[in-house]
Amino acid sequence: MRIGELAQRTGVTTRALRFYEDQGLLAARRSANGYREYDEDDLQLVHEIQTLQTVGLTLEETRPFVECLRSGHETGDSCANSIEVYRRKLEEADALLARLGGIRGELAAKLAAALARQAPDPCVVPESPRP
Amino acid sequence: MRIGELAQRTGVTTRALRFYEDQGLLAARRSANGYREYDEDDLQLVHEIQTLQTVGLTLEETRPFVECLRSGHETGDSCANSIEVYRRKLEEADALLARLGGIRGELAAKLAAALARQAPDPCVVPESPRP
DNA sequence: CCTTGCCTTGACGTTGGCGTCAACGTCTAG
DNA sequence: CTAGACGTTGACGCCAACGTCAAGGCAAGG
Repeated sequence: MRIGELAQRTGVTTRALRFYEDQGLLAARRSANGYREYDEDDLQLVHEIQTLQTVGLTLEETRPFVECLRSGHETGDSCANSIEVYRRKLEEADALLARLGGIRGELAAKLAAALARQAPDPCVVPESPRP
Repeated sequence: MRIGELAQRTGVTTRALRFYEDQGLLAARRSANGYREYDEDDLQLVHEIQTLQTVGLTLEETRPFVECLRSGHETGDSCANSIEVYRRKLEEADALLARLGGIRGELAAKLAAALARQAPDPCVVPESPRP
């Protein structure tokens, strides 16, 4: 199939597909007129890339998975390098979750404090000068 | 004080301070020789920007706080616009936490599945053909 | 006078993942 | 023959928040 069909079947733009090729993730054969020619394996590769992107991997991080698939394995995560990426991303996610949780707490505290100053609690007023 | 001192006292680079000025967040007076001249209010402004950045606000989002301070309020979050930004960021943080939590779960599942395929559970082997 | 250190503006580089032209070749239907 | 749908490469644009030169002005000490 040509690039347009692959794009349609994956939901990835032709621009993205060419970009993947630039990055060495996708290797297209060329037909006589210079058009890129893809097969079902390429379709699977693109699907793999898409799936991994949705779980937060960068394109660069999908490389081990792609290479794993190209080296004949049935799934992209059948290789040690891919597993290692999983581990790293899991750690990253945990770190990010921790940081983000902390930030969320600080934000909530700041909001609460600002609201308290704006409209002080009508029951427990701190110190309002009474003339 | 001049830009170098402000940089030292805040831990922000001079480049960043000039950038803030470009963005209209910081307005420096100029001394006769063209050097930027800052006062203690500017110091507070920069501190406010720093604090807000650490809780995930973009520079653009700190603008209401800066304007609030410049309009005479004691704190940057004494104005409705600032409060509104707090609210938005809190929602963003919650949304991000939810998404990231989901992603983390998917990653963990993928890792577990890959490990299971790599070294299948020695107690509950699925189906290994016995010759 | 010369060096050293601080300051100025201006302009390009960085990171990721493409989007969006531009200018042109190729194939097919009418 | 031509219009239109597809394909090609190349190159710049985008977002955020600066980093990193470059090329030079200003002030003070020795």
